[in-house]
Order: sequence, then C-alpha cells, then structure tokens
Amino acid sequence: MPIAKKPTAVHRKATRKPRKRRAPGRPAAASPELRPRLLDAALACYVREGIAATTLRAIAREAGVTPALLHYYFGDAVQLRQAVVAERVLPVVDGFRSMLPLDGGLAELIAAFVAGIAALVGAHPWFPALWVREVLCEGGALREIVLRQFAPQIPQALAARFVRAQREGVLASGLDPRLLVVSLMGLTLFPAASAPIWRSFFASDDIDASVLREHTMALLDRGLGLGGKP
Amino acid sequence: MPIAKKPTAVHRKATRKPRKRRAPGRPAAASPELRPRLLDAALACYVREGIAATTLRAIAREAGVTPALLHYYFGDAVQLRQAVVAERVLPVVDGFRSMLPLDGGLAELIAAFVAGIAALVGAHPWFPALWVREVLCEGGALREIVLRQFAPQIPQALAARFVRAQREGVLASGLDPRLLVVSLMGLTLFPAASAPIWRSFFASDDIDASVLREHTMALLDRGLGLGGKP
DNA sequence: CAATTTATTAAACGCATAGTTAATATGCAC
DNA sequence: GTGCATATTAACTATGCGTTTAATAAATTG
Repeated sequence: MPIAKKPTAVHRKATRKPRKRRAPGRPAAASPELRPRLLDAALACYVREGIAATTLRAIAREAGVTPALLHYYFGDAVQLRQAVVAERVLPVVDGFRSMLPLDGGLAELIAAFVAGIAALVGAHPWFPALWVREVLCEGGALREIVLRQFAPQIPQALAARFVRAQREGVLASGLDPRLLVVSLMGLTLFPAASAPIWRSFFASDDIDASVLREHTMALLDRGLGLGGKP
Repeated sequence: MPIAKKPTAVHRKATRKPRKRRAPGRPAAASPELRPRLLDAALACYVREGIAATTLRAIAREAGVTPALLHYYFGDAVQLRQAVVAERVLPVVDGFRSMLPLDGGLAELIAAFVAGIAALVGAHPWFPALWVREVLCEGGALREIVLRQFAPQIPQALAARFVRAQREGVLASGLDPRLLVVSLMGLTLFPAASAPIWRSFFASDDIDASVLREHTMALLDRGLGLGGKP
C-alpha cells in the first residue's frame, strides 16, 4: 500500500478487503507460551542448517511467524542466539557434567561417561550434530562459549583423574591420560554424530543404544586394562 | 582456452601459462601455473569457512585475483567446486584406501588403518576439518559424493574383514564388527579434527603424531584382544 | 611490426536475502 | 467508550552474491 498522508485506522478498516494473509495487530486468542516455541524453532534451524547459516527468516518460517516478531521478542539475531544457547544448549552440557562421579572408582567413571553420553543423546538427539558443527568445526559459533565455560572443567578433571589412576596402577600404562579424554569422546560422541551416515550403508536395525554402549564398553574395559587383567 | 561459455570446447589444448597482476590486460611472462593455485585457494576457503559459505569473491581474494578470473578458468561456482573435489579431495581418500592391506592379518590391518590416517593427516592437515564439516555434518556438500563413491568400499570391506576375524577367534567377541569400523574412525579422525581444541586446554606440546599413534594402538591392541595372549 | 589470441581487470547488472522500522489490530484498565 | 500497552505484520533499505560485458595489455603469430 502506498503511503497516504494520514490514513486513519477507521477509514482503512472500512475499505479493507478480505485477505488470506494475516493482518498486523494483536491476535485474538490468548496465545500459549510463544517464547519457548520460538527457542525450539531456532534450535531446530541451528541444528539443521548451522547457526551461522540460519537466517531470522528461516526461524520465523519454522515457527510460523514473521521475522519481525523474533525481533520483538529477542532484539536482534545475536541475542536470540544467546538465549537459545543459555536456555537450551548449556543446560544439557551441565547436566552431563553433573552426572560424572569424579570421586569414585575409575571403572565407574568410565562407565558413567559412556552411559552419560548415551543418556544425553537419547534425551536430546539433536545434540551431537549441533556439537560437531558448532564446537568441533573451526569457526563454530559455540566453540568459545562452550569451551571456555564448560569444557575445561570436564576434560581437565578427567585427565587429572586418569593421571592418578595410572599412578596407582589401575590404568594401563602406554596410554596418555590427556589423549584418553579425547579417545573417550571419539568413542561416544563421534558414533552418535555419525549415526545417520553409518546407518545408511550398514544394515544396522539391530543396533540400538544399548548395543552401542556395550560395544564401546567392551572395547574400553579391555583396552584400558580395567577388566581384571593384572 | 579454459572453459567459460558454451560447452562446445572440442579441442582440448594443453593449459596456457596464466599470470596475476593489477591492471587489466595480459600479464608479463614466466607465470607459474595459476590453475592449481586457484584450486588451492578454493580449498583453503572451503576448509576455513565451509563450502556452502564460501563465496567466489572470497576465493578470488585468497588467490589475489578477481572473481571474473575464476569464471574464466572454471565457468561457474559449481564447476569450480567439482574441480576442487575431483583434483584435491578425492585423491586423498583414494590414497588412503589403497594403503589398507585388506588381505593380510587383522593386527596389520588395524595398524595400517591408524598409521594411514596419521600419514594422511600429516600430509594433508586440512583434511579432518573439511571432512568433519562437509561429510560428517548433515547437509555437508561432500556427503553424497564421498559417501556414495568411496565410503561403502572402505567401511564395508573393513566390517566384512572383522566379521571373518571374529569368526576365527582373532577378534574379541562382544565387539560389533560394524561398530568397530565406527570406533576406528572415532579414534583416529576425531582426535585429528579436534586437535586444535584439546591442544588449547591441555599442555600438549609433547604430543606429536607418533605419541598419538602409540596411544591409539595401545588402546586398540588390548581393547580388541590382539596383543599378547591375555 | 601489424594482427590476432590470450589472460586479466573494472564495472555493472539482476537478483536474493538480510535485519530492522513503522504501522496497526487487539486486549485490558479505568 | 477512551487510552495505553501488547503483539503482530507489511514494507523498507542495505548489502552482497554470482555472473556477465567491455576494456586492455602482454604474448604469439606471420
């Protein structure tokens, strides 16, 4: 509509034609909590397209609203991203960390790590893909945030625990305690993230979460010298 | 006459000597082959930014030329990408595959896999990052190409070999042959791809390629039940 | 050394898409 | 009802993409 000088609302309403598209203005019904739905839509887009490649319009389309509404709720795209990270991503990482019995035995710690990742993936299937793209990939949008805030706590605590276990002879020598942390992630997060790939060229309907966990534990128990081998 | 417009280039003369400089017009003599340099520039951008996010202008900037020159050499952006894949990426994957002794003993195969990834990463440090972003990530630009063309040969051949080894009692039961393929990649490619991360919060100047390889082999030898008799 | 071919750039085109702003219909308090 | 706050959209402006065209200078050819 070209801008008339001072179009009053009443006049425009009188000349309004019935439209299919929603007109601006407050909706009739009291909308259910929209904000969490917007966060979920944003997260879905982040997972599917990557954070950097996700446009405000894509999120709006996903949620069935206009980009301007996202601006209304969250300000700009950066603040929206921060909200998603703070309210959707970081709690997941934190929940995993709190599940690790760092003060218990080594075998229990390893088992809890593997089971913890399995539980995390079961509850939040989107996590591995997001983590790979936004943390593992260089230039990932979550690298700094997640890494500087959480990762030093988990990997360094694990490495320290492994050093102690090795000194006590519980952990096989020949393993590097720091690299063992990396190996643990490679044996858990990586299979989860690549599941869509290997499921596409392996007949793998029989592989569920417990099969995967038992395979991983079988490899680790023996590989770390935990089983009962002297 | 590099391909630019109509696909009627019947006569395939050898490549000319290109050159780069500032003002328009043909540059002075003694130019090194420009085309490989353009491919390298494109690859560098793909690795750093991701293929989808890499603009033709960014590649041109990286190579110190104009976007129009890329069009002169490769036609459009899609053809440039195909050239990079065919001449830079696929040969690396193929070289790795040819290094695997699928007909030898199991221990030798495992060792060759680990050493092969180490050699690949040593020769092409950009590979893990590219592979993670473009193959592992959903929507990655190389997923279809690499996967449908090469990956079924390698993983399925490995899995078949592991099935046989397990039947012969050489490979510990309790391991899934298919998941073992995934574990192998998780223990090799993943640490390589995440090296920038774990090096940033571990003091790891003492960890070089051989330390990493020995750690991995120590874990695998025992974990798969290959080493000395338990 | 003139004509032609080859390699390169500058500039512009058309298009898509980005994030934001201004307008506006509804709900609610008096 | 009247006025203000809330929730929502249409429209705008900016930018940047890939591509193309025309200009131009060196190389090559005769």
